[in-house]
Amino acid sequence: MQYWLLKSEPEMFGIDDLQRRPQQIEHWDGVRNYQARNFLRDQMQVGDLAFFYHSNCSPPAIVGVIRIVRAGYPDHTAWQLNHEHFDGKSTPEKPRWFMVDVQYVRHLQRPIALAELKSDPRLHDMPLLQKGGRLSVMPVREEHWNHILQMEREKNG
DNA sequence: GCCAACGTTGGC
DNA sequence: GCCAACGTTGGC
Repeated sequence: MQYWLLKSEPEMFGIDDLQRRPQQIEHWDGVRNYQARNFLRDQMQVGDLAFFYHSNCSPPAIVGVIRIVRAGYPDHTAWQLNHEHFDGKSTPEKPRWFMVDVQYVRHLQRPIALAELKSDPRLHDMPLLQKGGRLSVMPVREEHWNHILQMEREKNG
């Protein structure tokens, strides 16, 4: 069982959108970075949990918990000609990009903003907070996961 | 293989 | 809107 952090821009697809999907399940498509692809394709397992992170918004924050309900499989949006994530180098015969299916679990009781994560010394070595931590899919160590859930409970508002 | 140009991410 | 920090592309 591993933990993850998945980024999405809430204006494109936020946690509320996931909550409204049928069975609260959606495929996590559009990842077009090889390192992130490798995590999706090779490491994510059904039952893994992930933080849903809202990026490119104000404030950027962890807003909820989601669960992996289908392991990596080819991202078919890559070969849909008019799709915004189209990539001609990926084909059904030789898929280049992969995705997983995720299911809504819950919102955090309060969003935990990037600034708060940065201010906590116990989280300093999270990949999210490193220079150049732009990956949209990254692993979260168990102690970081637990500590963030602890932060959720400690303050209110 | 090198590296300059270019495109993207994403915080601020 | 700005721009730092990437990653990718393609000429050589």
